[in-house]
Amino acid sequence: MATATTPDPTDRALRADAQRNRALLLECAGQAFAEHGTTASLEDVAKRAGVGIGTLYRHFPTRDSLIEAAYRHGVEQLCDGADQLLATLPPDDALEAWMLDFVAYVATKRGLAGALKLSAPDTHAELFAYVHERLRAAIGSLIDAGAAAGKIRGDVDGFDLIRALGGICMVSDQPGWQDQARRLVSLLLDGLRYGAPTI
Amino acid sequence: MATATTPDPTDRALRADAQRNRALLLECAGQAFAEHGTTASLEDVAKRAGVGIGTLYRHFPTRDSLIEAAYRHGVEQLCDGADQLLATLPPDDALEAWMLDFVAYVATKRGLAGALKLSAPDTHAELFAYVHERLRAAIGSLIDAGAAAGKIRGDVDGFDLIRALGGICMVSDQPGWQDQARRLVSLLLDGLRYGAPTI
DNA sequence: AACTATACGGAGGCTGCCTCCGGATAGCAA
DNA sequence: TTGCTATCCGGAGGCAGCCTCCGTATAGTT
Repeated sequence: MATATTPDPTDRALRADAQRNRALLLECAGQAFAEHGTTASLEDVAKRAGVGIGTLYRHFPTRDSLIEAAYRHGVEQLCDGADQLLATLPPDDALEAWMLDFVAYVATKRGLAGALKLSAPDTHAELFAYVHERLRAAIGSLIDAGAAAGKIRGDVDGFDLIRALGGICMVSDQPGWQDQARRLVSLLLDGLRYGAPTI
Repeated sequence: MATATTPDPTDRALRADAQRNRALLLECAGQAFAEHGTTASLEDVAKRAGVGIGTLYRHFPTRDSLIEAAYRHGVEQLCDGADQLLATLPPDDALEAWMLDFVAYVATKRGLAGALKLSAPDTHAELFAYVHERLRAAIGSLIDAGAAAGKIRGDVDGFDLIRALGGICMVSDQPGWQDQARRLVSLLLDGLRYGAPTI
């Protein structure tokens, strides 16, 4: 049968150069969107990545597909960072650092998710479910590590914390919000340390 | 002094043709944004209005300024409609009709406010305050009339109702949402009628 | 009827979008 | 290593939409 000799090309691994270019484009798209919003010039994104405009369109046929991929990529970087933090810091400090990373990420990427919802409200349910799950898993592992080490209490739901962080980010259009956010995060942290088993 | 002979031209009345064109542009921009979202072609808006592109740009120097004006204009139409409804219907029916109008408006203009917040989060505080106030006043007059006629209870805060309507509109991306919204509105209405003085 | 401040229209220059196809190259087989 | 080819790249080119600029038209006034 034809399907045996010509397997579905959609799930074939990309050639090495294609993978490289794809990753480069995602990185540069993230920068461009952070600087100019989601209307940033795609030709500029291609130029930053040192790649032809045709290459960009082959990987991401529409602006939305690039925005979505950049958003997903950013969330993945953020969540992958949790493991690295856990490997280099005491668990409660790792949690604090990650929460600050979260706030910083939302501040720069503010609007990516909003732009997607605007352009096609119901097409991205899978994406948002995925993001939700990744965030929950990342903060979950940080909380568990902290609880196992007796540094923070273990009776906290990860996604409640995410929501609290979201609230903290709401202030991110006022001047000096970074300091405010830092204070709020460390306040949250104190709340988590209080009531830890060692006390 | 110079200021006496050349008064600030910003608050001078527009010439009749300019007023006409401005109103036409707002109307057509509303349609275009409803059909194609806030990225609709401005040249198309001008064409619909039977006006040159230069005229559009003279009245609304940026896309944002046109979006903002169209949004404001739509809210004003909606709120002005409250008086007309009160003049032609019993007050409780007028309230119900207005609530349905509100839902319909949000459904078509969904995204106008969102687009403004995205492009410049903190530049539109005055606009949102104004809209808030207009809505509060409109629904307030409907509630008061209903209460005065003994048709509905008088102990309801208008903006609570607005918020409830906003919640009803959240479902507006599912198929068949209009019927659902209608049912929810009439449910709200029954709640308002219940406990009216005549019962 | 004449005058002028005000407003109009749309050509034109420019930027960004997206497609298309000739040329390059990664990966593989011999 | 060499050669082969499926895969991928680049960017020219056609087109749409953005925005400005200035010659022309007209509302309102005297």
